[in-house]
Formats: sequence, structure tokens, C-alpha cells
Amino acid sequence: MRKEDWTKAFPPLQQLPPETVERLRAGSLLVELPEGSRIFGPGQAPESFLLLLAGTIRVQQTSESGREIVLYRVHAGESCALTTACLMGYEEYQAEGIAETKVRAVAIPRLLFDDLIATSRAFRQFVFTAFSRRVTNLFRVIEEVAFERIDARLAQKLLALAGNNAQIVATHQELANELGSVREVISRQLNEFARRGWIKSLRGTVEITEKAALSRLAQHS
Amino acid sequence: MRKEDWTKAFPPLQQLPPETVERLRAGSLLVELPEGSRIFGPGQAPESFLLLLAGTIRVQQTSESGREIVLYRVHAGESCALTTACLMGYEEYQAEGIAETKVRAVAIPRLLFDDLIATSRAFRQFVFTAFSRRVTNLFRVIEEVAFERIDARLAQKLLALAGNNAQIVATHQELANELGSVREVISRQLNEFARRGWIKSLRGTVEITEKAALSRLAQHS
DNA sequence: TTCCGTATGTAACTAAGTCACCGAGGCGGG
DNA sequence: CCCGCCTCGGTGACTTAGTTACATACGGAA
Repeated sequence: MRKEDWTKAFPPLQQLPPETVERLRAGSLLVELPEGSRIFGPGQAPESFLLLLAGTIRVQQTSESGREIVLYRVHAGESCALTTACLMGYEEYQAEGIAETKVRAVAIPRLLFDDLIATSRAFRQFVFTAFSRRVTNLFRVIEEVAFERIDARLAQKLLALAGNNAQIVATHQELANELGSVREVISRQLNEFARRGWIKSLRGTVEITEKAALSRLAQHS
Repeated sequence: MRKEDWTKAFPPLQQLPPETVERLRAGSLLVELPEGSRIFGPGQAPESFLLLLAGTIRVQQTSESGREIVLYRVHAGESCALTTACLMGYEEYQAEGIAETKVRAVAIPRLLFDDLIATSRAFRQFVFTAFSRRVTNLFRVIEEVAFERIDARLAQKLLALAGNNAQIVATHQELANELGSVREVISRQLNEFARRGWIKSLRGTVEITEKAALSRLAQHS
């Protein structure tokens, strides 16, 4: 079986000198992870740097009381940079990464990763940029949790999860877990949204009927 | 005037080969920042990697409504790694860094930083470790804001700010800003603590009288 | 069709944040 | 010394968010 040329999936990697790309291709490992599998978490460290080819990873945190909050998602074409760096500095790491779908990824072993960082300016740029994006995102999360109202946050999340579709497949509990809130609160908010005619709520799904209204609520007011 | 040998202040840098250290010493800049100065923030990017020799930098975030939250502090002997990385990936960056005291720091210009990352494995280790620590810390902040009760968080913060002393010099407003809460809430909590005999509250200062009780409250219960 | 697990509804209560205002203390200018 | 002002803290009434403890409804498997 011919080794798939996955490097095409990462535009920034195209900038690398050909021999670097070759080294990457040769030294890294294609892995496939089933949906729902736990990729890393407290007491479980990935020993390599991950680049996602397909699927998404959800990075979340769980409190003692069982409440959860989603910190960010890693999509195809992105790297799990934050995580990896944390592991390289090996602090204990309390977030966990879950394969939200079946995931195909390239695993770059620690040594090769280190080597690439050392030799390729473009690769460094790639890694730092990914870092930067994640951290910026984390700051947003903190801002939202600390300062924004739950109705605005829920509206935002509904819009984000919907994308271009109008249908969102998620239970109230799952929505609560996205926001670090609890089911009852989300149920109440959704009922209020429904009462205003902004959404329709079926069992296990939400249908957006008034995107504009949600958007208005989402941007703060 | 002889150039001060600041490299002694950073044990990890002692591991570097002598010529690297020499390059660092020669290519970097000793800077001094007055108390209260804004070191970076939205629309203000530091063009170099900072290593703190003395003083502390407070990194915080401000909401539209004026509420604030302290994300972390950079102390002497530490680097402002997160920030710098963010800037290298140049995303817009909404946190700001304030010199909490007079600050002496070494500024490593971007090019030299990049060069050192490339050539020195020890330096990379140093930078990634610092990263890791910060990110781990950010995760803690998210967990606290999202899941912990304000009384427990306040107790924690009081203990942290006090260190070995019993006296904390801070107004209720400042304590609220530490936690991303508001003055009224903090006042109420402090009154309750005082009523229980755990603290004494003077104008602009708090004196801890029952450290043990605060500790108990701090670890969740 | 019945049963059972999951999803959602609801009410009463506590915790946290908001709003509006008050009063006390400290400090500088006259 | 007194006045006025400004910062700090206190308080009550109200809204929003989270907790506790149930009840009910849906939908697939037996």
C-alpha cells in the first residue's frame, strides 16, 4: 500500500523545503482513532504532536461535581499544539481530548518534532501560529464565562453549532456542557427562545427559525 | 558601566553552551519599566521576548462593562512566554499586561529569540516549559470561574495574596477585579468572613485572623 | 403494546450579580 | 481649622444563574 501524501492537507507545510517534508512524511505515523475515544486527559499523555487530517477533537474540562465545559475544538487541518506543548513541559494537565468523530491524524514523534522546530523556520511559524490561535481562544472563553450572560452565550453557541444548517442535533444537557452550565438553565432559556418564536425545540434537536434575533442577542445586548 | 550579568537569574539558561549565553547577553536589551505602566495590551505589541529580572507583571482582561479579571502574574525569574507567542502568531490580543511594581527585564529581540529557539535545545525546553505552566494555569482559571463558588475563590485569593503575612493591602474593588466579580459581592463575603471571625477588615486592607478556616473553605467545601 | 431509559418540564430555593443610593473617612485648599 | 470632594465601604431590593428534587413525556427494544 502506498503511503498517502497527507502533507497536502497542511498548506503551511508546503512552504517547507522538500527534504523537510520528506523527513516529516517518513518519520511520522498515520493514526486512526474511533469516535468517542479519549485522546488525552489527566493521566494519559500523547507522546507525539498531532496534526488532524479528518474529524474533530473536542477539548473539555470536567469539574468534581460533574459539570463540564468545552474549551475548544481541533478541526481537520489544525494541530493540537497547546496540548502537545503542555505535555512537553509536562505539567499535569487536567483537560481532556475526545474524538468527536472518527479521527485520522498524523502523529509526529517528539524527537522529530523537536528536530523540525530546530531546523525549519516555517515549521516554527506554523506551530507558534497554532498556539497563538488557541490561546487567544482560551482568553475568549474566560471572558465569556466570567462576564457574559448565559442567554447571549447560548445564542452564540446555537449559531456556531448550526453553521449553515438550521438544525442542531444536541440535547439540552450537551448544550449545557458546551457552556459550563447546567441543563435546567439551558432548558429555561430554550423555552424562552421558543416562546419568542426564535427556535423550535424537538427532542434531541433544536431548529433555528429566527437567526437574526439570535444574532442580535448573541452580540451582547 | 559594565553590563550586568543577568543570565545568572535564570537557572535554566545556565545549561546553555557558553557561546549561546554570550549571544544572549550581547543581543538583548536591559529595560526598566515604571510601576503602573502598560507593557502590552490591545493595540500595543511588545516586539520582543521578555524575561523578568525584578518586579511583577499582572496580566488581566477587561470586559466592556468595566469588570476585570486577573489571568496570571509574571514574577522575577519567569518569562512572558504566552504573550510573546501570541504576538509571534499575531492574533489580536485582548489581554493586557500591567507592571504591578517597577519592573526590570531583559528584552530579547524577535530575531535573536527565533535564532535561539532554532539553535538551542535547552532554550526551547525553557520556553516550552514556561508556556506549559501558563496554559495549565489558564485552565485552572477557567475551572474556577466556571465551577467554583465565589466564597471559596475569595478565600483562596486572600490566602494567595497574603503569602506569609497576615495583612493584605487591597480594596474590595481590587479583590473583585482579581476574581472577575464585583465589589458588592466581595464586600458581602468579607463581611460574612469577618462576622465569623476569620478576618478583620480595615479600610483598604484585610487582616487574616483564622487562616485555617479560610483554607478549609478554599478547598471547595 | 408494554417497559424502561433518556430527555425534558417545573417549582422552590440559594447564590451571584445589578442598581441605586447612603454614609464614613481622609485629604487638600482656603 | 473647616469645607468640600473623592474614595471606600454598606445596604436593600431586585434580576439572573445554579441547585435540589421531583414529575412527565418520548421512543425504541422486548
